[in-house]
Amino acid sequence: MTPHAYLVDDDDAIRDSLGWLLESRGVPCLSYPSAEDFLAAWNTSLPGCILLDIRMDGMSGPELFDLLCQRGSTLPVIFLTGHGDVPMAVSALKQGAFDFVEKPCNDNELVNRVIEALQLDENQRLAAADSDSVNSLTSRLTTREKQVMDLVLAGTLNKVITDELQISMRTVEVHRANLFEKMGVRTAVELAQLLAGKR
Amino acid sequence: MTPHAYLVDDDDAIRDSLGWLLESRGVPCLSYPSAEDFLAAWNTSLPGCILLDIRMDGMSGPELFDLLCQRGSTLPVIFLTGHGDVPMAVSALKQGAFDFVEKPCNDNELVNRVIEALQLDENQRLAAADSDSVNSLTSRLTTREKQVMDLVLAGTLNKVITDELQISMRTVEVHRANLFEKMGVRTAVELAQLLAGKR
DNA sequence: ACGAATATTGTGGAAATCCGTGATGCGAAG
DNA sequence: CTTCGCATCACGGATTTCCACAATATTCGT
Repeated sequence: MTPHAYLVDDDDAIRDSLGWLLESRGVPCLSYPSAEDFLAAWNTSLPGCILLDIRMDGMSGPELFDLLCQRGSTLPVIFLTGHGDVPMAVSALKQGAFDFVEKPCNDNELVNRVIEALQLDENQRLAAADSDSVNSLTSRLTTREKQVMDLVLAGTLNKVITDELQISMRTVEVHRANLFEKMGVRTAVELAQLLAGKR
Repeated sequence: MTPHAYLVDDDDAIRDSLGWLLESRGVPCLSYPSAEDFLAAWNTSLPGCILLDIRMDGMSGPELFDLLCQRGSTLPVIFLTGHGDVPMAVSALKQGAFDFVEKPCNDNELVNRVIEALQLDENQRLAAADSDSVNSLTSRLTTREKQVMDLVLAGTLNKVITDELQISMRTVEVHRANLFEKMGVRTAVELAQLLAGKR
């Protein structure tokens, strides 16, 4: 799936005009006439960003935003509104909305915001992919290997690990070598770098 | 210096009432009748948070905020305004303001925000102190030691470092031991953990 | 010019790690 | 019941790291 701008607005005219504007600038769009419609089509792997109207029949923009956040969405959200007030904008941004713009707005700026949002989403997905790849590596470790890894990561000498886990030197070495193999590293330092920050 | 809420507002009545409110809740306050006054008193090590009016004679709240950011301030800023509009709030928050509230506002909520902001500042300062202590350690390393450290951190074996830096095995060992000593670690893994994320 | 800090190297030994080969016991899956 | 993955361990040797003792060269500031 290529990244899209997802337009969620119950006003046909707005969806059409925004869609045309964005498409004309090379940003693929998909339109949804209600929060419910978008929610039905949504899943965590959908890349892109959302242009979300505040006032809509049925579920409101902020309600959809909350729901998506709860369900683990990281999709950047640009709120669009004709009747926004300051507390609403503040609360949306503090909850992590990407932007909050009042209609009518400058077309150029809006497109720029959308492009920034798409860029942000891509970066987030790349970072998440890194993190996932690390997790998928660690998930292949056996219990013992994880225990040994933790101690190795703490800078513990093998001889101490021996005492700690009550197993022989050789066994520690075997686990160590196996987990290095599985994690795709050659030294303990590389392992530490690989897991720096994560976990 | 203990953390304070710094009230920057050109309205005497507001400063007094806010000051009284916060002091009564155990939050120490200092008042400044203008952005310029605060700026004159400010330095990076001032802990706390700022309650900043938007409209003031002379330098405006946002102008002061920009200036402080430029000068490396990390002080959380809570904007206060009687005449805020949405774009102003959005721009302030996107630039990193902690909050943006309209006057008049709920006293309890405001105090809570101030306390959150103070907490944030403290956390930021603790994190910065960690980072500083690491930097002060690395700054004591000689050029050679830093070079060796970089290679050690890359998981390079001493024998390879020998080739890389065109120096003997023994010299590498000496530098390695010296930098471990200076960094206060016993193993390469500990060093990697210490510098995890930083630098 | 002199001393301090830094960079460099050697010898030689102790300690720790790395690794191949081979083997046993156990529990889960087939 | 048999196979397979996992954990366990031993022997023995290669490699690497760690360290004390000792020494020379370079640079830099007083």
